[in-house]
Amino acid sequence: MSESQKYDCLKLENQICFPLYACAKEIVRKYKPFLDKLDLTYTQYITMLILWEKKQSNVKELGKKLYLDSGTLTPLLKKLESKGYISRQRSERDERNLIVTITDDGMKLRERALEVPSKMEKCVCLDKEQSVMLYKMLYQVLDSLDS
Amino acid sequence: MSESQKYDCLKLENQICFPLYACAKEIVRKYKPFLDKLDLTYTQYITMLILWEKKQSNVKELGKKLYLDSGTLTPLLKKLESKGYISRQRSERDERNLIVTITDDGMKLRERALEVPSKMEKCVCLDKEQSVMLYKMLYQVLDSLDS
DNA sequence: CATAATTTAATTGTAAACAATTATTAATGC
DNA sequence: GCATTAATAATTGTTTACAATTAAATTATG
Repeated sequence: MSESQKYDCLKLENQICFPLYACAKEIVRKYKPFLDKLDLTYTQYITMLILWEKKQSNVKELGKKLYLDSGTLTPLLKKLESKGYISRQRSERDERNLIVTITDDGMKLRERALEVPSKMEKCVCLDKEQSVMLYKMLYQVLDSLDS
Repeated sequence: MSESQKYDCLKLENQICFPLYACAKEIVRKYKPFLDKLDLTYTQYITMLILWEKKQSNVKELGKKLYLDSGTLTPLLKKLESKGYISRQRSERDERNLIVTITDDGMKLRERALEVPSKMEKCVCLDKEQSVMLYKMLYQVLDSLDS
């Protein structure tokens, strides 16, 4: 085998992970101007997505849904609390649990966030069929990584 | 329109970006045990991928290929230099340019890195056809984001 | 019941990531 | 030739991310 062939697997262009990594990063960057208007970062935004639906959660549940650990979530939630979008209090039933509850101000933000997904869709040029396929494959990979 | 429908676009499960973001993060995490053996982080690894092929580059070129800016690369390259895998020196022809050159120790690492891609393939359960499709779609998105 | 094991968040330390700014060098226009 | 503009890295400040550890509360076990 020639030298070039031997090392082909180490070429950046032959990596499936790299475009995934770069794509994720670039999309998060695209979000920035839209999220700046809401005074949210991307990670804060996806945390709010859950809370807009559920109103209440805790660190463990948020971590499971968002694939984040307490080292990331603890400071992030303190930040959201300081912005007045959520409140943090210990569960009375089990003091280990930190209950995260969305505030009225947090709920108000939802209305303004409505435009974000459509604005972002315009940046990501994929037709409906492709989106569905990409979505399925990504969750398939995510599931296979879990096990 | 019912309240639930109005806000459907803000559900985490309806976001295409989220699985992308989570997937990228989890894959990078999967790399860790393999890259630990090489004393590399993921970002350092993809930088080395380029240098194993090209032997020499500069901050601007690396940044373009890796979608990273000097704020990320400068400390990263200093780190790689301190590990002895690369050398950093200014171009004589144009003092603004920082020339990054792989060292002998850096090249030696390539041999040990050969096993990484195959090890990773086993973690990411996608057949050949799916990989190709995913690859194409990701680069399509990446291209559409550039413009 | 008392101790051990488990669960849950928080903390600590390191690296990544980027926006905005700064410093230096090179190229361009007049 | 000199001033202006552009290009290139580096720096600064904030947030993200995670591994490893710690602290506290709860549950399980002998």
